[in-house]
Amino acid sequence: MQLPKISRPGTVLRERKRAPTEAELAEIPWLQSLTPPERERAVAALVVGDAEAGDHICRFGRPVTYWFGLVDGLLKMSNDDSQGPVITFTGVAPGGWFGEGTVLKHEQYRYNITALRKSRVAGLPVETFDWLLDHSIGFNRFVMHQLNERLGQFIAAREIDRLNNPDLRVARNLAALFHPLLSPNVGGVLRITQQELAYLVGLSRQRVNQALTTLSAKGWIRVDYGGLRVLNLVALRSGVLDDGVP
DNA sequence: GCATTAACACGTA
DNA sequence: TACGTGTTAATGC
Repeated sequence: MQLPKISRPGTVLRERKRAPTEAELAEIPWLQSLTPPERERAVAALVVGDAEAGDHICRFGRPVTYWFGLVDGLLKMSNDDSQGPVITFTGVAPGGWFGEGTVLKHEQYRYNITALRKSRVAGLPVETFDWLLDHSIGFNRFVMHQLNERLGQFIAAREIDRLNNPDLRVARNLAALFHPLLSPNVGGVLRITQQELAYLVGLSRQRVNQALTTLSAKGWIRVDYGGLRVLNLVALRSGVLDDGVP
């Protein structure tokens, strides 16, 4: 399987950061949990960067500088590929924030985050993250919920890894991508090409196309040009497919 | 048997 | 035009 080319060696926020616009701030869910003075401090520190497909948002082993969020686009979180093949752990959809575990411990990033398509990424500097953690109850509540949900996500991921049915793997990965709390802005429609989904799930594009046809026939999703619509999130998350045994 | 790569025609932005 | 989709054929585990 071919992976997206890495177009630049550095990271997006290090090289091309700028101040966020009002429209971009509106896409950051936890800002609404802050008091006006807390929000003011957060907004002043927030930065935004534009990433092309294949660009790195953060790199394995680098010291932590930001807590990251996705404003627009699609990201994937994967392992360090220097010792073996790339393993994608999860996708990040717009509105999702990640890396809080690393930021909390002031350690090095333990994953690579790369853009699967042209994306806009927001970053909150570690110092501001720490300050909000010390001063804002609303922020603490958001981070706590985030951690709790991610714990559930990883438990579910172990189950998905053990599925040998490709159709179900696609279904469960789609459900994870649509997670309402970690990705609150996704809504019912997801703009993702079948090639991108293939990278995410770890299957070929052709097999993903076949899986989408199956899921579509079950009425769980509807396939559109350049994207798809989730019709039955519950079924994607926990539904079963009969194996066609007569 | 099943998934993968390669290759193709076709439709859409 | 460039890209995404849907399909088929050949190949490998």
